[in-house]
Amino acid sequence: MEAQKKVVLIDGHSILNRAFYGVPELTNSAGLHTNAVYGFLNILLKLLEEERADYLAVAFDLPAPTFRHERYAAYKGTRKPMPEELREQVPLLKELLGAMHIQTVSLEGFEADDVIGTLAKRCQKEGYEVTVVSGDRDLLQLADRHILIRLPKTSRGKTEILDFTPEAVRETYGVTPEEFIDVKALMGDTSDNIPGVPSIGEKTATALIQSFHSIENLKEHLDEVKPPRAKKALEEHFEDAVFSKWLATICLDAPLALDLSSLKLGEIYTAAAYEQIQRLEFRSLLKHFGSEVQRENMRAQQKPKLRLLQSAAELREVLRQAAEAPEIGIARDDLLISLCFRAEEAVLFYRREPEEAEREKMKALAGTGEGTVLTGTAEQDFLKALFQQAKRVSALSLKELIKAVGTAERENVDDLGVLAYLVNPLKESYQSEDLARDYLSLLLPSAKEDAVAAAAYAGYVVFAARQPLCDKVKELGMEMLYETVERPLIFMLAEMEETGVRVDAEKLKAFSEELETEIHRIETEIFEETGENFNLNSPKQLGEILFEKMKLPYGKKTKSGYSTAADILEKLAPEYPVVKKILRYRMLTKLNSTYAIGLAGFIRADGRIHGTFHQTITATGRISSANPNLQNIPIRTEMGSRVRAVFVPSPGKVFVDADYSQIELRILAALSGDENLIAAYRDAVDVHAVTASQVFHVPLSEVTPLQRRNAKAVNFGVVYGISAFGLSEDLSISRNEAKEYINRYFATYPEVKHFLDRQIKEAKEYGFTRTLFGRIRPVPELKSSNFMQRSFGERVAMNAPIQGTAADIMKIAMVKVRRALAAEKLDARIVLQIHDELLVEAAEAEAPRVLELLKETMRHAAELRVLLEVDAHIGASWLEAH
DNA sequence: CTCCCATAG
DNA sequence: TTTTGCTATGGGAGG
Repeated sequence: MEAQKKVVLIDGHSILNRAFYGVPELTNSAGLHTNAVYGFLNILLKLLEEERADYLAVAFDLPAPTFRHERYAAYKGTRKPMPEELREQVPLLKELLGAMHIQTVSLEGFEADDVIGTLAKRCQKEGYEVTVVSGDRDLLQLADRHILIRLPKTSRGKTEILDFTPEAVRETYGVTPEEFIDVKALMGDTSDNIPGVPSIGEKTATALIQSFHSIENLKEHLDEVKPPRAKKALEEHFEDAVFSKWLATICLDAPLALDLSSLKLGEIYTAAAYEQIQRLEFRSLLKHFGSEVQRENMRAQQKPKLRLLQSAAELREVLRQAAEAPEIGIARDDLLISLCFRAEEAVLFYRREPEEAEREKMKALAGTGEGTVLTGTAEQDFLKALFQQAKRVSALSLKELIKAVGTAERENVDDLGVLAYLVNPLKESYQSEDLARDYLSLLLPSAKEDAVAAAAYAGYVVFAARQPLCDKVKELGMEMLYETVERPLIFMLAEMEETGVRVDAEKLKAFSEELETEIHRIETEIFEETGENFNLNSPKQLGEILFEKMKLPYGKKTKSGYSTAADILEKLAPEYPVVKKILRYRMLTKLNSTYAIGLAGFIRADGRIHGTFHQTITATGRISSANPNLQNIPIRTEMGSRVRAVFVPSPGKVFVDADYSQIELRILAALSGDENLIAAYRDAVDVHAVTASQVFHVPLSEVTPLQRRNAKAVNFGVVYGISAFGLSEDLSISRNEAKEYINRYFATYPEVKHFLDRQIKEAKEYGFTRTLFGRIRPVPELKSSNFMQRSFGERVAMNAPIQGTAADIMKIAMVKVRRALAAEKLDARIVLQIHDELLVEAAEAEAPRVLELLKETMRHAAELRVLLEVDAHIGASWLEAH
């Protein structure tokens, strides 16, 4: 017997809706909202995988006044308009479906579920196996023999699908699919604008239909209806039930002129679809499509041959050729080095003996041959020679190569990750497959999918993408920023990482033990006072104990319970001593786990911590630090600052610490050109006090501490993109008072207001903000019609030029400091950068000169209308020097 | 893997 | 009318 043909019918609008609300905000770099299309496509692909459908259709509503629901909604005035972010995605989806050769069906005056009901019944009659997919439980009434209803659920990022056969409907709702309509008619459904009968809910409705099976029969036997309340409601509102049933009933015989054969599935993973996915920037889904499209696309893009080197002689020849080429590309991971100096081929050699699986994969990629392995100093020598002889080198993670090879600062190198970061700092990663996709229109396997292939092609990508990337950077006006700041900085960071910072392991151990004793003591006290032993680290358990068992007044609630955040607990602390102890417990455990124990694990054999400083992570241009994060070492509490005491210089050396004083506010003054604010900084000892004096119109000597505190909060607020609400929270004042402060501030410094407004306006116009040195930051949120998103975008637009300019200046300073130290042959190295602070380890005898040099270099890293001020100190630990 | 909470500038 | 200041990294709990 021939296998039964399978038809899949998808309720387009309901799935799109489900996806829209289930998938978090998502936009492509053009600012187009894409989350609903993304969610829809995920569900669709999952279905295609599971169903092996022969026919497939996606049904959409067609706006017409005869809509059952529309008419009722218009009458009631309740139908919510489709949000703009969703509306703009409907054509995107339809276009994509078209490209995938998937038929969309709609019929004027009918809703999608009518079309689906009609088609489902028709297919059932013709002996097909039908699957209906919807986000709307109303469709359950269609469940039948050979009609399966599937309801996808998007929870926690994963889509699960609930299947409903008629039996499953009965099990879940206690009624048959046909009776399901009648239950709905009685209980109503607010989300679907079905009114139902007042005071009849799910329980009563189900019970009634279980006894009477339909509302028509119910009417016949009204006098038998049990709960008097329900009986009364039905007597008075039976019309509602009839009307609701009409609304809820799906039409099964819509006049749909459609040949089933037109729904036949053809080629889904087409090149056109691939292009659309690319435009929508669905990276993960691209791979889904890639499997089909990949080979074809790669051929079109002339992916290079891969040549696995077999001998030292071959290697020498490659070196000779590389030296002659105008430029070379190089990429290195733990297994492979991939080199490229002409677009036709990438040459490879192993950095370690490959595992069997890796060897097999390589065979498939590059053909036969065992391949040669170059490890340790042999590899290093090769790379050294390569760097020495090549005319120009492009690389990914150039910093790692610099560290491996020991290259001095030079100009004929490029880091493609850094270039791509300048073009768009919001990207999640700048791996070779990302660059291939974005700059070569070439889809390559990711490191995650196929590590060997990704590493093998990486050299080619680096070689081929350099020109397009450099062009793009130039076009965006960041050539200078790259050449004078970012590229030299790579060498600076390499040196900083290699130098590391010394940490006294014994002192750290002693500190940890002290913390543990104190933690244990305070824990016991808390358990005594709460009368319960529980996991203090669990916000969930803590919330229950505090706010349920002990009935403390709670402030905020989070998704999973009561908020126990510090700002909430601090409000309770004065009145409840146990809360104070909990806060102290939190502080101590944080210090112990993250810093005392955490840092100890990073100390290497040389007694130093060599963290990683990332250059392509932050949206604004700042550097970030990881493994460990050395940019958030405690300082604000006394106990916490003791962590800084374990950061110490080597014997014979001292620390010189230098930090910019209020650099962001000074930048705000300089960029806005506000004469009043500039004057405030010109010779101010205490800027916040001067601000207070100007804002509140009082002599400087009469500024009260409260006025100063308020002025300081407004100063910071302005830098972050202030809102009256935020400031009122910060200062515990009313929103109107906060508004008043802000107004006074802007009245005092009108050019600041103009400057901030201009940042938003220009960001809206160009799609990005720009720092003084040309660094851009896209702000796609400004296009959102969601108030919260858009407000966020506005704050970002105000903050990014300021924070970003500060980051630029610090980077310039770092590059200059390094060169100046070298020029004077000083025995001193930068060991840490903490955004506006540099920590330098210097020979004790040279420390005064180093301090002078640091101060001068940092102060003159940029010449602004406001002088940059730098505080610097010498000390025997970081704590002392700061 | 996500949430909550902590740390820093 | 809506929301409720920016930028990061990391530990621990819990699903």
